[in-house]
Amino acid sequence: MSEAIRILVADDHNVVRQGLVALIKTVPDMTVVAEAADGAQAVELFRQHRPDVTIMDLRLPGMSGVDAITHIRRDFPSARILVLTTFDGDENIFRALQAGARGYLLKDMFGDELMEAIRSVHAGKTRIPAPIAQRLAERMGGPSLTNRELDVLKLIVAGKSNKDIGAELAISEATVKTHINSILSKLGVSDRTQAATTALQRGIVELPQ
Amino acid sequence: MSEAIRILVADDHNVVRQGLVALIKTVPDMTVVAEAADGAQAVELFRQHRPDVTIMDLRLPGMSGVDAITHIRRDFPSARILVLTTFDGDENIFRALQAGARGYLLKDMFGDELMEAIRSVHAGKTRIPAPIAQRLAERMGGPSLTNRELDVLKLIVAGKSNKDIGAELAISEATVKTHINSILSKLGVSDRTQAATTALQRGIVELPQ
DNA sequence: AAGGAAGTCAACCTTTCGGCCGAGGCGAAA
DNA sequence: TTTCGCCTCGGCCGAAAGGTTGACTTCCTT
Repeated sequence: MSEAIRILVADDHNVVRQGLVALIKTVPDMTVVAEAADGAQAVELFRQHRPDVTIMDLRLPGMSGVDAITHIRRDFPSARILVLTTFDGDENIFRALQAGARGYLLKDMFGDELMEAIRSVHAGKTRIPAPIAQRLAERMGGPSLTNRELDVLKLIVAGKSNKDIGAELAISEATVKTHINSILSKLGVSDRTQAATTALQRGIVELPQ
Repeated sequence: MSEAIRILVADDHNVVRQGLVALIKTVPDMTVVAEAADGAQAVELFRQHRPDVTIMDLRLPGMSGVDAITHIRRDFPSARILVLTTFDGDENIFRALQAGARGYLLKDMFGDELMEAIRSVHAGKTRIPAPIAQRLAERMGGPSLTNRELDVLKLIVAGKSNKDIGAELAISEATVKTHINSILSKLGVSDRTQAATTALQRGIVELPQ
């Protein structure tokens, strides 16, 4: 029999992470070599331990999960990272895979499915459940927002008026309206409130706190 | 030594719930007697097993965690329920404690803190961390929305226009505007988009899916 | 060099929204 | 019974938002 799969677990919810570790401990051929509670720690601990597989939540304080994946994969292109999160917004899925994640799992899956996914990723395969792949496909077709449009969208979600947005971004209100027009048509909605809620649903922006 | 504390765990995220169970298994004087993946199941399993302490997430499919708590406490007023969730919106905290929860913990707490909280609740005490109590106090001061205002607020979050809301609730657009006026002043915001985002932040309404 | 995407701004117009007023009905509580 | 909160509706008004079209600049890619 080969050696145990060495695992790094990154999740900011301590009790969840500890539970995950306890669950993995029940499997003979897997070992948790380190636990991270935020993104920076995940990067540092990966560097120290070079785990075979990294299980990473996307919502991490400080450096986000996506940023952590990017950093790790930049230094260690062969890193095998498995995203385990509750968010299934297409934007989150896209960014995580874009950053180099090898799998994207939701936390409603069962423990044995997780173990199977860990083995798959360890073996060099990718692991993306059909419903997740479906959402990814949907996002592929649609247009993507420009950086400036994202700036405006964030301020819309923050509840700012067009005038406020213009002041904050140092552009005229006319320009703000132009961007909002693009945003509405790209998101397929007809007003700013719909833009805000669908952006939150799709994981394009996050709600503060 | 007294008998082990008998625990029911209700959480729809299977891998998280199983992890939690694995974590509790490492403690000698606690036993998980049942696991529920949704609210109705939690109620049914409580009835069957009468656990000493119930650990419940608030976001459950079908019957919500709050509804499950209400049902359980109606039939078993002495039930000791500990909410373990990620949401710290004041409205969620309020509703859970209103429904009869004895404690409200966030998932970023550590395993040993959870065990201590379980013992506290089992001993008949309540367990509400200071930051949580703080949020609860904030909500206490403010005015609360009426049922009708909640109806309107949900449709605002759904991205409906005043005209659509009127049609859906079978009231005139003028009435809708009256309700929205109340909502804006009660939430302390100045437009519908802010109303939507702050309602989501505070846990007054949920984002579909 | 030419093309396209992105960002900027302006003018115009219609619709919607939000603020502010008043008012009636209805049911529960004092 | 009277009072109060909730729900209902109307009108008026100004402000904000959204639709449309066109134009100019920069930068990147072809």
